[in-house]
Formats: sequence, structure tokens, C-alpha cells
Amino acid sequence: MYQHPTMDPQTQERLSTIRHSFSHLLAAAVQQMRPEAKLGIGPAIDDGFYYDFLVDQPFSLADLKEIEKRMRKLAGRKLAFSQSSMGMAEAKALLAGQGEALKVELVEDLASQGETEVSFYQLGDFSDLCKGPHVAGTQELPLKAFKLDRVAGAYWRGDEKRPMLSRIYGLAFLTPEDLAAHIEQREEAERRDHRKLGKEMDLFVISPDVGKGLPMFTDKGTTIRRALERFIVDEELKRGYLHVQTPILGRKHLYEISGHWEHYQDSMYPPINVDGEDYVLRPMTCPHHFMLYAARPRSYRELPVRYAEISPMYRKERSGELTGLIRVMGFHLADAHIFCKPEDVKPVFREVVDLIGFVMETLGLAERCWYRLSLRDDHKEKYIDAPESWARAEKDMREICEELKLDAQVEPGHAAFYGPKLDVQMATVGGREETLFTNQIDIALAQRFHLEYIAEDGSRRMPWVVHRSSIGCLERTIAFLVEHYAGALPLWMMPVQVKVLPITDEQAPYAAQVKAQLEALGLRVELDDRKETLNRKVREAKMQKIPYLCVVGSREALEGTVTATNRDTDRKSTLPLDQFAAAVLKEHAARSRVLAAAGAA
RNA sequence: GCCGGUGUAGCUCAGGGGUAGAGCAGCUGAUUCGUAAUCAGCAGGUCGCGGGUUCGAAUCCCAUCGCCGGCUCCA
Repeated sequence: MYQHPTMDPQTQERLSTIRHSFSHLLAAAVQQMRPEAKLGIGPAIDDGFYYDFLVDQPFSLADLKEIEKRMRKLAGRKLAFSQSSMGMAEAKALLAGQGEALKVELVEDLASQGETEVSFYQLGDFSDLCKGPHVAGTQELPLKAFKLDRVAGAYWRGDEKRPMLSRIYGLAFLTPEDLAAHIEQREEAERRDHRKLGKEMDLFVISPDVGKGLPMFTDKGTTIRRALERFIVDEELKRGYLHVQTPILGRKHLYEISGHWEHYQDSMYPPINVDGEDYVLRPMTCPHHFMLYAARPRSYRELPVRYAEISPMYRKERSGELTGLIRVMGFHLADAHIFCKPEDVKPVFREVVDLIGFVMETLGLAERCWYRLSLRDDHKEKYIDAPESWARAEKDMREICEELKLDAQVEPGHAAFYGPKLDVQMATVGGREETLFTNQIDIALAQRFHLEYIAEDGSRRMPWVVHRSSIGCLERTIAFLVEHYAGALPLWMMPVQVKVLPITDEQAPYAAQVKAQLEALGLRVELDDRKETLNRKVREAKMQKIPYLCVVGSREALEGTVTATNRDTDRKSTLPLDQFAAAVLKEHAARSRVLAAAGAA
């Protein structure tokens, strides 16, 4: 989301105060228009503020104009924000008298946390339970730097079992310029959106007839995927992973053993009954890999066993949750399960962190990602019931983060049902946070599947299992890459790496030769021999973000050269074809993110 | 799934009760061109789908589907 590049903490705090004050102004205006509207909460957020209201009739976009007008009118009266405080019982009685049931609940919560007093802010006729701070009065609000934005439904306290409130979002900044910049940035984000670019670049298609959340990759999109798959499979093989292949269907029984059926059923498709036996589409690969492990006795000597697979999986999602390639129902995860001795879990995990670090670096996403340590929360029913193992695994996970100086954000409530996770997080261009990769210590499944190995002393022991994804879900990773690079992907994953543009028909034979020579090296090349002007061919190729354009005219044909334009620098240089080809091949093979074969900066 | 918004040609959009329009893309022809749109012509839509109101619906109403933003959920 929008962050002012040079904002010091004080200014940031001031802005947050202003935004919060705007939210009160909003609530005041709303209560003028709809006295029956009950108040939820109204905090400052990254780009402004919102306020939640309990109303019979949800607000529509058309209401915003009128509300904003009233806000401006109220602000024009130069109202002061004044604070007062009172005891819990008094506050509760006051709010109850006003019919503010949601606020009463907040007071009760504060009371149960041991608070003895609460604070109210008064703005004109409008009073609200609020700890502040606020600006002194409405004359301090930058009215030209704010704007009501949109409406949305939001469950009270984020709980879908509780009533849905009507939320009004507003944008607010310190200056009109900042507001304009934010709106401009939003438009830029729209242009970078992988859904838009994916269509323009012809990478994937989501057909309602096939099904929402079930993307299909075109040849170009498939080329990107293949580049990523080859990269990760080769890298994993180098690092001791064993690549395997397992089916996407499995007996329901298998998932009853794993606990998925009990803990994860909401995300699974209903069983397919075949001759009296129930099968389910797999939501995860772990049970299959466990059965591979369990198929024969294992010695401590062969541990750690690292089974990897780029595995298709299907998870049921509610329709409103699907987004382009980022949130889908059928996807492909670069998954692996590492079976190790319990005492080896740290080195094994360190090795996993090293791999994902390498992957992020190679993809060029490292500086945009951060770590999240995902632990349990109080909703015990979501997790396997094994408090001691949880405590141990969470402790291990924390220690690993500390040892590796990962600076992970700790977040309760995001753990897998079978163990804590170390996630790699990233933000979409739209500002929404998503998980790119995830790694887990599994405290439960080895036991449920009775996995074991023979230890040095001949005893049978239970291995620990680490689940991890190295390059994540291919669909999602591609979406992030497209957004991060605004479509101008690194050479090695670009569907078309070089485009040959002959100036006239006379150069057709030479252009074909250039293409053939580059292709013989394994590069992906297109020839544009249409009867179009060079200007047009260049324009179209640039819009397609082709890394290198090779213009060949009579001069190049005569000399055996190409005049290549560099996508990233927009510079060009004329050089012998052999030399250009070798340089591009080198960049391709090295998975370089810098284009320097021609027109280097 | 819930709340709000939205759906007109492949794409971007105009039109808002009297049975459809532009630009680009496409096709045909001419142009043989040195780094971001050569010119001309042609073709293209039962206005998401289904009901209803009306003499008449792309336009109003209802329902439904897709898409977008949010909530919930999540790789």
C-alpha cells in the first residue's frame, strides 16, 4: 500500500491522527443522515480510514456523495474534538441508552481486560467511544486531500458468524498532491495487474465454461511455467531431493488417516464414489509421499529422505475468494516432504531456508518478500490436538528464525492444522498480502501414518517431517512475477526472448538464418516478416516486452551482424551475429536479470 | 459464501424506452519502409443469460451467471 517515501515517524503519526479524525467526521455525517445507524469501529488504515455501521439498508456508492458533502459542511463549522472520560458502568449505561450495542460490547471487553475508565470524543453533536488521539478541531483536517472511496460489507469483529456491517472507506492524505499520487499509483497498479497483463501477453485464460478458479495456460504461459519448472527441478536434484510422481486422486480413507478429512474438509471436494469406494481430489500431497516413504523399511543411514514433486492439487474455495492466478481452485505446487531424524530438524530446515533464499534471489523477488512465522491461535478445533508437540515445534521454529536472523513477523492463527509454518509473504500490486512459499514442521502426520526408521541401535523411531515449497505454487508465483516486472520478465523465463525484424523482404533469407542460428542454441525466437513498417514492428515488439529486438537490414545482411535493441535500456548496438548469440545464450543459461548482450547501459 | 459495484464487437469505450456506434485489433488490396501506430476498403454484436412490465426493452423491474473491490478464508 501507499507509503510516503520520506515520511518520518512524527509525520506518520500526525497523518494517522488526521485519518482517524476523518473517520469520526464520517460517522458524524452518517448519523445525521441515518440516525438509526449504529456504530462499529472506525480506524485509520494505510491509505485513509473506514467506519463500520450497523444499518438495515447497506450503503451504496450513490450514498457516498451525500455523505461526503455533509462531512465537508460539518468540517466547515470548525468543530472541536473534545475528550472526556468516565467509569465503565457509566459508559455502558450511556451507550446502552443510545442503543449502541456494539459499543457496549467493546466496553465490556475493555472491562474484562481490567480497564476501569474509558474515553469519549465529542465532535459537535456526535459522541463516540474512542481512545484517540484526534486533531484539535475540524479546521486542521486537509479537506482537499480526502475523498470517500468505496463501500463494502464487513463482519463485526471479523467473524463471519456475526452480523455484517456496512463499511465506508475513505482516502486521506496530508496534501492534495499525495492524494493524487495515491490515485495515480492505483491506476499504475491496475496496469501491472497480472490479470490484465496475462490477457495482453496471452499467458493464460480463465473460461467460465471450464470453471472459475481453473486457469488454463496458453503456449506462452506454459513456456514461463516450463522455465520455472526446469529451474526448480534441476536445483532440487542438485540439492539431494528425489523427484517423484503421485496421483491427484486418493482414497478418502487416506485423508481420514492424515486428519485432512477431519480438519481440512471444508477445503476439499466431495468424494467421488467408485464401486462403493470413496475417492477425493487431493488438497495436499503429503499423504501420498508418506505412503512412498512407508512402502519399505527405512534406515537412519538414508535420512533425510527428500521427496519432491510439482504436484497438481485441488482446493475448494468460496466463489468470492478467487482471484486470477493468485487464488485458484486447481493449482500446481512445487512441494516436498523431508523425512529426518528429530535431532536433524534444524539443519534440514536451514537447508530449506537456504533453498528458498536462493530461489527468491534468482527470481528477483527477494527484496519484495518477508517472512512470517505462523503459529496457532485459540481456535483449538482447527488444529491437531497435541499441545506438547505444538509447543516444541513452535519453539524449534522460533529458534530457527533467530539463528538464521530471519526477522519473521509472528502471527498466531496461520499455522497448518498439523504444525507451525514459516511463510514467505509478498504483496500484490493491489496491496494485498499473499503467501508465496510456505514451510512447515509437521508434528502429527508421521505418527498418524506410523512412519518410522531403524535407528543406529536397532530401535524403531519416528522421523520428523518438514513440508516445504521451494518456488511455491506456479500459478501464484507467475502472477507475482508478472506484476513485479510489469510483464518485462527476466530473459530466461520470457516466452519470446528475441524477435528478428527484417526491414524489407530482401533480408528475409538472412532474417531466417538469424532466427535459425539463435534457435539452434535453444533460444526462443520469433521472426516478424509481415509486410509492415519497421516502426510498427518495433512498437508491437516493445509492447510485448521482448528482451532483444534484432533489426536486420541490407547492412546487417551484408556484414553478418544484427542491430539489437535492449528492452530495459532502450539502447541499441550493432554486433556480429555470433557474438550476439553467444552473449544472449550466456545470459539465458546464467538466468541473469540484466540484459547486456546488446545495448547495455 | 456475505456486502457494494459492474457486464454493449477480440480489446478500450460511447449510446439509456422506438429494434446498435467509434478507435484499435482482424480480413483484403496497395505501400518495401532503419527503431513505438503507412494508406484505403471490407467484415464483425440475438447489448452476459432467463423471465417480467410495455404497442415496443440494450435501455425499466426481477432472477441468475461472470467479473471487480471489500469481509471471511487461503498456496
